[in-house]
Amino acid sequence: MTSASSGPPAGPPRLGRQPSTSQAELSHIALQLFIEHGFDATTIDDIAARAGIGRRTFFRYFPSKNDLPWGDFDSLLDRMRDHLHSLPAGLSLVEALRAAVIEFNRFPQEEVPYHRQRMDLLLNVPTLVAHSTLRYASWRQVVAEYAGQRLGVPEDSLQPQAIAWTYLAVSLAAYEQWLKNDDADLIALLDSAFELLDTTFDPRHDGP
Amino acid sequence: MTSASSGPPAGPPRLGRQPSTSQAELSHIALQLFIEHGFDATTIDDIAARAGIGRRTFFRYFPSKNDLPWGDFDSLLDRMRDHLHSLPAGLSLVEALRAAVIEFNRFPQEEVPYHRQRMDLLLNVPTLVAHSTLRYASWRQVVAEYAGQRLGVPEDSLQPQAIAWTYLAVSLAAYEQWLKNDDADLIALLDSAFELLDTTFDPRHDGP
DNA sequence: GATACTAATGACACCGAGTGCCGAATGGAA
DNA sequence: TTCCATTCGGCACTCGGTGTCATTAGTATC
Repeated sequence: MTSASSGPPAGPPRLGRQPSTSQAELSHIALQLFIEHGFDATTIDDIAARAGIGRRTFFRYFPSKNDLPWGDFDSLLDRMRDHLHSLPAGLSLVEALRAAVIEFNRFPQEEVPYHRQRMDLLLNVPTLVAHSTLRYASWRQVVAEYAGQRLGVPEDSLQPQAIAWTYLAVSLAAYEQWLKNDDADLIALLDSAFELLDTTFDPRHDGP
Repeated sequence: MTSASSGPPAGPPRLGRQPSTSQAELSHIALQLFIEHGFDATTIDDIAARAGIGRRTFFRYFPSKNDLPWGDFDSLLDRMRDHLHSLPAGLSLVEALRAAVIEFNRFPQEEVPYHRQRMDLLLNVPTLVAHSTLRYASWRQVVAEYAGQRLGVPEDSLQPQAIAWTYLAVSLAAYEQWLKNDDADLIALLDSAFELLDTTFDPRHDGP
């Protein structure tokens, strides 16, 4: 629904009328409006008008207003899935996941401010906070798949699911800190969050 | 909004017109309808009609349709907060949290089927899955408060937040398993989920 | 018992998100 | 030019949620 990395697939030479806009463009326009006037104060009509399309047409590009800030998330997921499976077999499961999750959240310097604004919306606007849960589910699915495979157990059993949930949890905790501090480094925060996971639940470490 | 354990406060003798229903009653009626016809197929009008109140009146008892299955969650949170602070100081932080979370999810035998149906909706109906995130935030807040206190750091700093997120994550993983299996024991599942947390992130344990 | 006050109710109108339907517009292919 | 595929956009509708306000049902006061 949100996937398909752009660029013509070069297969069938394109039939029928051309689309008058794109997911990426709408997402971009909407993000601007959200930042300018707030998420709730921005209506679909506003976005459609700004994009020069009809309201009805908007819903052919995005299934809901809530999906706008996510843009094309599915292709990011594909990248993470690939990355996971390309990791050296020498890594333990937790090492592999840690590496992949950190890699997943690495963005080119110039995209960082953009990414920050998106995440600011996603983690602070209640409607979006709620809706994002559904996207996180796909993310967890990728992690659980890999964990299940590595552990040799069904991906929907307790351990892979718990692991997937936990990595999501830790990532979100790191993101929250990142957003609270203008010049914080996301990667460093993720790293120390994963570190905490080890020390906090290390049975040798018995207090406080 | 959803708090206040029932029973007349016995203070001022009650003034003005009597409420014609209650949160608990509406929640109960709604749950029945949700199970019978599905969440999405049940409209507010259906619920209001069944309860014999006007549509407008419904929204004076619940802020949204999504809040119906939660009933009075805030008073449960109060209980957990109290329970946490009444735990013996000898327990380590992780031990205390583990105990409190498990206690939080212990229900009287006769309420279990009811609780199961509620959780089934909350974890399977997309709208509710999304909305529930907002309730989980309050739950995490309780955990983070306690953790921050125990660790002597601000409750909104990385470690308490990561811990709160993690306990939520593990609990949800256990709940998912519980719902998948008609005769599973929630407490046992929670317990082994927490166990997994220890073993998975135990630095001594280096594979697979 | 009449009156004043308080609080809950419910009707009405309104908004915005999202959907089904269908004819019109726009492109490539034959 | 004709045919066909695909997108567009208008219209009407449903549903969740909110603001407003008169009405109803109680309690307290005189």
